Amino acid sequence: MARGKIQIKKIENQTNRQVTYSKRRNGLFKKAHELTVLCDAKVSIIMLSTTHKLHEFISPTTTTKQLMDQYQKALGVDLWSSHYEKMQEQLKKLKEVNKNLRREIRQRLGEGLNDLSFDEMHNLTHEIDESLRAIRERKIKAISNQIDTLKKKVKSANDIHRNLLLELDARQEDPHYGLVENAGDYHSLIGFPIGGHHLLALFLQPNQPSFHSGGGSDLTTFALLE
Amino acid sequence: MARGKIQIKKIENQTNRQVTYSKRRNGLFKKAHELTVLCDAKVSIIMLSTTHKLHEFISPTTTTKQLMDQYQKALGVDLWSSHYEKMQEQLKKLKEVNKNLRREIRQRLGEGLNDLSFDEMHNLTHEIDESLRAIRERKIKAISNQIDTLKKKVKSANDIHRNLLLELDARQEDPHYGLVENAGDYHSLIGFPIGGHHLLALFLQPNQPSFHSGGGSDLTTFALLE
DNA sequence: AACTATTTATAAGA
DNA sequence: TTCTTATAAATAGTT
Repeated sequence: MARGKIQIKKIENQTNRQVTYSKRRNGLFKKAHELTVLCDAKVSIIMLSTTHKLHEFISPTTTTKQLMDQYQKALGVDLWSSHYEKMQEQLKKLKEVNKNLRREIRQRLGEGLNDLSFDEMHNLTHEIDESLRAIRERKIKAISNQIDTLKKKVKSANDIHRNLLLELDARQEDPHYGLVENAGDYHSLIGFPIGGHHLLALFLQPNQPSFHSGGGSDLTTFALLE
Repeated sequence: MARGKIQIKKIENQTNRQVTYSKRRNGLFKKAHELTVLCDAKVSIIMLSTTHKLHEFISPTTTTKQLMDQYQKALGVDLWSSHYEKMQEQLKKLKEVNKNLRREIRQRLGEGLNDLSFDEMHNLTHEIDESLRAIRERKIKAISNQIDTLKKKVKSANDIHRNLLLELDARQEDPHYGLVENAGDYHSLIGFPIGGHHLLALFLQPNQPSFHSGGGSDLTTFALLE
């Protein structure tokens, strides 16, 4: 627009093009700034040159993000929807799974049974009975393990006791016999036999009535262990 | 820039401002277009007027989203990360919740009990027993409702039957007595009494042994209802 | 929306 | 890149 009119078509001379780009970019930004001030408008310009250099203008009264959000809102589109879609879908699936899990638990707790058929209720009770059986089995096993451990401790304690007696005898026969060094071990074990014995007795009892009454108190005595 | 220089400051006259906005916007877009062609650049302009009208220019060689993505990439920022963060968090929470729900169900099924203490196992059995009780109660109630319904139907059928007999008597006394019109109703109900009676008998039976054996077959007879 | 006097932008050259 | 400057283009104020 000066020193000769030009055609609006790509400038083939690379240097020339870059110069023009730079000049006109400044011109554009200046105009944008004037517009911002004169008309109290918000303007965002993003430019990418052939050399992949990026330049930006943004009205001082706003931010690029703000303007983009308004742009999307005004156009009723979400340019980033593709970014969200996967997440949204995942979220939806998880919520569904969550809902189902909660329902299952509620039903196992005996709530929300209204929409279950008789057959389903029947299966549910059956399943829960099975579960209860499994859990009780597991408890029994746990007790039995505990008992085995205690038995061993008792046996060990008895062994030590017996050794002490033997040593005592030996000392009575020979007053110069040395003192036993592992007496401390005995004391560290002495606390167990009573508890172990008690437990064993409990275990050998027949199943408590509560097993069938639904009271589920067949393990209250376990507090003795703690 | 013509007919007198102007100061670059907000135009207070609203009409004037809008006219200038329109004129200069066209000018800006024209310049942007020229730049696009002359320099083979990509330009995006988004403008928002004081009246909240939105205008956009985008180089024909690209799209707004494309350019925005390139903008973000070039600046090494993600303007929309804040949008994601919330979702990410929500997603994480849901996953955690689901994990816990699954664990609870597994434990109620008698699996994954290794990390439960005796007390916890005890509580679990107690809870499940309670649930079982609730579900059985619910089943009983459902049966009883069913029975009430059937009883009513039986009663209704009996009434109709009685009426038929009365009408028959009447006809025998008076052969000209008109035919009964609701005989069809009788047939539609005749199927029920047997089932109803059978059910009633089941209900009045004491609880089956399976109730305690864990077999959970105390409702197998319900198939008769379907 | 059109006109046009004037300002502003800028192409080409240095 | 920046400066210069002749000239094209944009536009403020008016109709």
